[in-house]
Amino acid sequence: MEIRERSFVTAEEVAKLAGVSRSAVSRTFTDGASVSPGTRKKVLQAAETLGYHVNHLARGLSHERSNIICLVVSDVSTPYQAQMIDIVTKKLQSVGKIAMVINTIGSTEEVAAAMRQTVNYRAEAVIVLSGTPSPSLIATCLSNGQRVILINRDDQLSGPTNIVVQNGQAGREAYQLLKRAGCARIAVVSSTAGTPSLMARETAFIAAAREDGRDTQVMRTGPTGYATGAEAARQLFSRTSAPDGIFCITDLLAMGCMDVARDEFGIVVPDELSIIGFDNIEQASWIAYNLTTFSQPLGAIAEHIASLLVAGGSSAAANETVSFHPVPVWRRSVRPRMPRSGE
Amino acid sequence: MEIRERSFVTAEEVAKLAGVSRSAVSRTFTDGASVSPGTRKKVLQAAETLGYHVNHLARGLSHERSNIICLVVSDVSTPYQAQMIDIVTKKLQSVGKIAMVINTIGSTEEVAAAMRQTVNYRAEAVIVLSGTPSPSLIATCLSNGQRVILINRDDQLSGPTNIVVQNGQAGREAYQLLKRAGCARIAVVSSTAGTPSLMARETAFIAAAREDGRDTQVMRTGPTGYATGAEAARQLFSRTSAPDGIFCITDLLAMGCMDVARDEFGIVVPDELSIIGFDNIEQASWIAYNLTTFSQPLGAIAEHIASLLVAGGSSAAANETVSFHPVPVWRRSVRPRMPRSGE
DNA sequence: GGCAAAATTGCACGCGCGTGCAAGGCATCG
DNA sequence: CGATGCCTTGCACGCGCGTGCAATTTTGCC
Repeated sequence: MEIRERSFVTAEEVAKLAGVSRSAVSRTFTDGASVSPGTRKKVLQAAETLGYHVNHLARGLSHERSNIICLVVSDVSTPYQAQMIDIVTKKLQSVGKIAMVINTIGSTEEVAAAMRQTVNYRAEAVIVLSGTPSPSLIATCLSNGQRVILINRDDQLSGPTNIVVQNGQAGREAYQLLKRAGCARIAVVSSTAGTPSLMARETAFIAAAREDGRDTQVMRTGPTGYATGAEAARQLFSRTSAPDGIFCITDLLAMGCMDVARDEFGIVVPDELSIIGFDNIEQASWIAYNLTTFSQPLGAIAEHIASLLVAGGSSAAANETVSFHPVPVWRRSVRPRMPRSGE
Repeated sequence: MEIRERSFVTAEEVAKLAGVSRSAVSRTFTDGASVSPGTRKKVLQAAETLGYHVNHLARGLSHERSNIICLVVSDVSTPYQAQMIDIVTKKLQSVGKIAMVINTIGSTEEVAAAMRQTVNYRAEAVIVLSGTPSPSLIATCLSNGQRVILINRDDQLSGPTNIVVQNGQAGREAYQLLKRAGCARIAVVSSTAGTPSLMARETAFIAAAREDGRDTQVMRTGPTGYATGAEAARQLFSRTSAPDGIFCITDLLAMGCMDVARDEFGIVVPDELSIIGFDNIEQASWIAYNLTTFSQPLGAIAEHIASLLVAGGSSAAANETVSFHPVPVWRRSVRPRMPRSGE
């Protein structure tokens, strides 16, 4: 296997070696094309010895299908996002697509430039996992005839397919869990991010509490992460009426919250404090946390994405919204049902 | 902004609207080409109203530079890998490249198929963050004239650029840290993964201990993750001589280890057990762990990768190995220097 | 064996773009 | 004013591939 300085093998060279026309080579590597078994074999062998690989750039040039799927992401290092990327990229590969990742960080201009790449490479579809790109940027993709799939966003755009999880339902369920645990002083730890899906969890939780005649303290001290949860706990437990039941709209928030409650205030979980998270990231199952939380059905979501892509861009499916149920994951951060106050 | 069903705007259409030749359009969007300010302006305006975007597929077809960089990754959901992906993708974007991610999971065949994509899309370079693809697959990329950058691997291949961190040095340093903390019964928690960089940490640590006249217990009960660390701790602390100083070759291992030691054996860190990790993942700074560890200079590594890529494929730089120093990060999981045994 | 139908093959074109080359326009200088 | 040089522009070609169309070969059938 000699190392040649100059680039790649072309179909022409393979054809010459195999003693056939270049069309034959092309057809050999095209599904559903008509080649006799004989030439096919000759071509494959020549390709093997030469180290030929079809140039997908050239193929996509005329054939419209680049097979490239753009993943628009932010906070890649976050456990939830990382898991999402992991699952989606695997799934895409298994159906013969390939993922390009666009990391939407930085100024609005940078994000716009990054989003432009999406159409520069004629991506078959754009999957938006990030809240960052503005609706107008997404509209740009749409107006270029690209397929857009929005995950857990809430833009009221016509065109993209929306995939959401029932955040509201989970928020209400979280309240019921805390109520059954006998919690009397309820709080919700949210963030200043203000993503629709995050807001839905928060507001549904608060609404459920209000309907039940209870007030809820709300903390919103920063972005959605461990540090914000920690800060929220510091403020919550410095007050006179510290909560005994907290719903954190994210696992990371819950973990920051728990750590501070335990380490800085000596609070015992779940005896003195029940706490619920959201996302079921891997750390939630760690012994130190053992966090009761809600699991997003990432596998099913990825499956659905794949089915959308292989089905092709039939306009029938466009502009539809599919929603999935987050399922509660029981662990030990919520006190078992307490019949103490004969309520 | 009307939604047109049919695909994308071409340079030809822009040219017609602007009243210039297609070449002028092309030159307008090509750096260093010669266009008069007048035509440039006309072209830009026409492009704007039409929503024109250069087709990078076609551009890369002739120009050899696809601007695509393939990231070969496994265990994407792991904090270390996720952080790496985050930093690298950002850096690539900032120098005008774009990342394709290849998730090397599954059977050898699947991995091979995924790696083939690398050359199918004529990637400018392949960055391997994963231990999975065999050297022969990497050789395939090389023989196709692709640039390959190996991170923390140890394949003895001529051709790729290697980027490594001084794992051995860190391993020795870890031993010194534990020794100074007054640890007497030393253990190292490793994994069955057997990656060169992981092995280097382990063996250097053991060697340093041996040179100092000390024996080391070694645990290798599974892959590199939390569960393996937990299992290792269960075995270590069930024995008659439980360790009082542990070096875990990965932060995740250390966290599993700590949690089990504390929760199942009531051991107090760092009073009764000093523990050191490696990678400095975000969780290491969490209150529950406060883990002393080693930080890989990810920023510098990404910077170096970028510099390699923009410098172009000058053969001078090929087949070189660059190494970075992991720096110790002091936290509270190691007992402060104890002068108790007047050693 | 002869003929029609089916399968295979080669040719040529187009996908969208970058760029060398030559022609034309303009300014600068003698 | 004329000559010389530079800047700009258009033309045409090639990048590697898929594919319709027509020519050719093979197959199937009587």
